Amino acid sequence: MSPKPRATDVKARLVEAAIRLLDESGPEALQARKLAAEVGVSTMAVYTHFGGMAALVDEVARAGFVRLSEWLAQVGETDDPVADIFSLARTYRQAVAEQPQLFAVTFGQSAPGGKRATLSDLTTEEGREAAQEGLEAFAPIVRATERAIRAGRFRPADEYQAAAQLWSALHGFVTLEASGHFGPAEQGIDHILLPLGITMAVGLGDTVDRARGSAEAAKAAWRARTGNAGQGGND
Amino acid sequence: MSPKPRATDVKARLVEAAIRLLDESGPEALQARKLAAEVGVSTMAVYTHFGGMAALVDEVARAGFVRLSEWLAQVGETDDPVADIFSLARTYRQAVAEQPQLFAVTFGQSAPGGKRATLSDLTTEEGREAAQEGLEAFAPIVRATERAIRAGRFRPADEYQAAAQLWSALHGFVTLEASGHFGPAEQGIDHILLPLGITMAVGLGDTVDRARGSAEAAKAAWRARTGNAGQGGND
DNA sequence: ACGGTTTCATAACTCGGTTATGTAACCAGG
DNA sequence: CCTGGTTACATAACCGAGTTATGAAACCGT
Repeated sequence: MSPKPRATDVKARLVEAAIRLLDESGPEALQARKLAAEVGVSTMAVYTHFGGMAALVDEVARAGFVRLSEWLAQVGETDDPVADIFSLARTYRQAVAEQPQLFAVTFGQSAPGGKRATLSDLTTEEGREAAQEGLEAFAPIVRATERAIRAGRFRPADEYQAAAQLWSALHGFVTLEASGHFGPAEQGIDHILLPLGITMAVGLGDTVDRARGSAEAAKAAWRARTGNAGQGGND
Repeated sequence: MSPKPRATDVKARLVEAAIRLLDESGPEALQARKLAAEVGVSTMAVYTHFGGMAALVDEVARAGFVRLSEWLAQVGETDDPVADIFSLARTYRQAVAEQPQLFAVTFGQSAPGGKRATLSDLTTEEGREAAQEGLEAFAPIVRATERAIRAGRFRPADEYQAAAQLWSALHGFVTLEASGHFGPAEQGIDHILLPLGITMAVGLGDTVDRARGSAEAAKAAWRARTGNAGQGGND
């Protein structure tokens, strides 16, 4: 059970190969034979290390959560918590935009052959673990929300509940956008995501003007971070 | 092209069997041999009528969308458009809760590849006309939003954009709840969905008190419709 | 060094989507 | 009514992908 950090860690390399092939070639590339060939082993490695493809895909999904956590953790905290929330939203969306296949697996939308259960599969241990790591990715949103409440930008409220609302709105936008419902990237951000963020901020207690200001501040910070003007391109 | 309403309409019966088996036994029941056996034909019927399992699954996904439209269309319009939005939200959630497997397929299959018209065109003037047909499920939300704007409950705004925000928030909540992130049904509704609705309404221009009142009105109407007190049970 | 365990290769097995082929039913037109 | 073509299937085979059976080599504690 103790995963030894060997130089030739086949287990980790299988997951890495899965994520890479997933982004390169789509979900149909998530095959035991392909992954084994990629790593240079036989398909048996999949079964000694994971017990089957399902568990390997679960591991990929978990890796997606971890990666999302890392993205969000990179968003620093400024003295404007509402702007930080906008930055987290942009980052959340950007992560999904850069690795749509990975997060499709993570969010359970798509699976190779459509064979794995996605919704209402909470009775499995893997599902619960994934949910737990979802909470970890969720933490930065909770902290920013708490700071917004403390700063008087949001009305006094349970920070988890308020953050869950923000997370729902953000996740919904990202999911629908990834499904192609909101058109080109820049359009979806400007027409839906930013107004949605302002709506949420105002609804949670902020003023329209201050919310707009924070949205602008986050946009400027984003431009500075990404380095280009338009930041519309996904890659 | 003309689908004859034959007594032995194998095509329709295959889709029906797929939806039924999907809800009963999960996604793994979506197999050509199982469906054929269920209907009492050979697997060839799948290929003469659909061309393959993928197209049949597409048909199932489309059926889910239609079913969602029917659910939402059943929500009547009252003189309180914001309460109607709350009712639509409860209904949307209820539909997914009752057939999670079906909607997992529906939401997973709405691919950008399919040129089915979606929200993408709604934020541009020219695309709206053409997109109207493909958005039947979304239409009631847009109409309620428009009425809320007209009634002065929401600030003047593009009703499609505002509705897209509401849809994002709602869809995000439903998706995350179905993934098990929000605990038991009643808890998720009271702790997240209702506050989220109030947040959105207030953010779009409503007052806190009136939004709360509309939420209560929708809750009362829901109790009356479903007939039981708690309405927490999913079935 | 040695017995047990782990890791993996080879190859066979199974299941499920798909295709090849044939046939019976239906449907023109003569 | 007969006939040729098309459609809707059944039967059975094919094939790819997950899985398993088996065995060997490497690793490991004693």
